[in-house]
Amino acid sequence: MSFFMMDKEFKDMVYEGLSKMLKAIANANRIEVIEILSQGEKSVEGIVQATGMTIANASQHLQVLKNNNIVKTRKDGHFVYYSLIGNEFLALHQHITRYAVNEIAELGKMVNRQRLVNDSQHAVSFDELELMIGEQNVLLVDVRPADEFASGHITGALSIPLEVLVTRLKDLTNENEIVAYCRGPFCMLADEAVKLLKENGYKARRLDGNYPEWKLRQLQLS
Amino acid sequence: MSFFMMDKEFKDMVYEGLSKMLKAIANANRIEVIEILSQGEKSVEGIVQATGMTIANASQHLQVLKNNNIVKTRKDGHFVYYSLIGNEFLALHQHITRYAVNEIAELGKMVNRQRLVNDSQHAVSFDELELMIGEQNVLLVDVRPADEFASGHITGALSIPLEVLVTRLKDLTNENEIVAYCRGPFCMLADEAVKLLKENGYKARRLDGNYPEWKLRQLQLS
DNA sequence: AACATATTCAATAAAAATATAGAATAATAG
DNA sequence: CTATTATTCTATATTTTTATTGAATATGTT
Repeated sequence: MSFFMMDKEFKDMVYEGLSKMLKAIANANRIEVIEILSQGEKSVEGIVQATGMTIANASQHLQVLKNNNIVKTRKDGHFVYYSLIGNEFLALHQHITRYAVNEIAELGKMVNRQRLVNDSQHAVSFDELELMIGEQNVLLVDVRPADEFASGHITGALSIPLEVLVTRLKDLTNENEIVAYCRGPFCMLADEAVKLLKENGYKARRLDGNYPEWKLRQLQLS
Repeated sequence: MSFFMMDKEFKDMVYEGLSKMLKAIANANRIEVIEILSQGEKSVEGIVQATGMTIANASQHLQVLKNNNIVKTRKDGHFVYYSLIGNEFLALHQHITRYAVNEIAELGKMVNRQRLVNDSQHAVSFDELELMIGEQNVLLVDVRPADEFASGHITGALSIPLEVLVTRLKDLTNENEIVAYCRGPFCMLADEAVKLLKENGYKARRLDGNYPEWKLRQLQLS
């Protein structure tokens, strides 16, 4: 007995706690919500629109995330706004998705196949981007919806949501290379944008990274 | 239709894949197995002994981990030996546990309370340890069971499993400070050892880290 | 070849997670 | 104060996960 017994009980409690936290993020709907919230805060209504879930179901999943300290809420008038609890969690989430894409063959293949279809294999790294910005021969385009751009974006980027890109083509110059970026590692908006741009004679590449990564990187730098 | 539809389906598939992987590690029994395997490979029998699970249940959980590319197997005679699939996963697992202890109040409190009980708050960092080793005024003790020591340990450490520490006290000199280490962040063996040593008039502290972390650190250095 | 041992498989019962629909709550506007 | 709107809560049916039991498989021993 004495301390071995206690140790056993303690360990069980700790493992229960850990698995409880992991269960909270081990659900496709909730992962989608987390991806959305990694762009910035959103109301329940906003999440429902972005995901297509029923409102009660979305609310229920948000409660699970809240009870497990993954998201926090802010109330304003009729609306309750949800956001990720902090950057520590965002960093963990990024690690999980990076691991999944790199190490789980099934998932990596899926993402690569999609990227091949979109014809934008040769992505630009953050370091390259900074060089290109220094030489001023790049046009950085944020192709996410306007509200996501509004709640945070890479400095110097131009907001052209994918839906309106076709109609805005005439405003773009042919001289500089265009670099498009969007959301998390599974977001294909930038790839679609690159495809469209290339078809119209522009020089375009995807950014190998996304807004949440950029945000974390800036925090680490400053 | 066109690409927005496809995007939606693609995303759903990716989120399903991610949640499938997370479900595999979102279970207290399987987390315990992962913790054990982060020390080195073990047979099914060995895992059963370490956890107290029934053999069929352990086997079933191991299948789940195997089907999700978290562990791999090696067959030798009657026995099937399980081990973690690679260091990428180990690093992710460490990130998850570190996050949980630091960011989930409930879990952090639990671990700290236990550490307080064990009277070994002032842990030695890896950097401190390297300094102390350089000055040769430290005795590094691995208090895990002998077989775990055998399958890998910090260079220069002495193996004294906690169970036999009382009987080996007479062999230890009083001159140097003793630093004890054990397994993952939830392992309290080192804390128990420090408590016991202090009660017997030795100068002793716990290492703020453990064998799996050391292994990863060495891999990153070399 | 017959047997013993370690592990996995298959079937089942129990427990937990999920989605849905409708009621309840809380905040605001008129 | 009442009506409206956004969100959460409650109850329920469905699906998924888990533990247990005993049978099946595979490997090595005599």
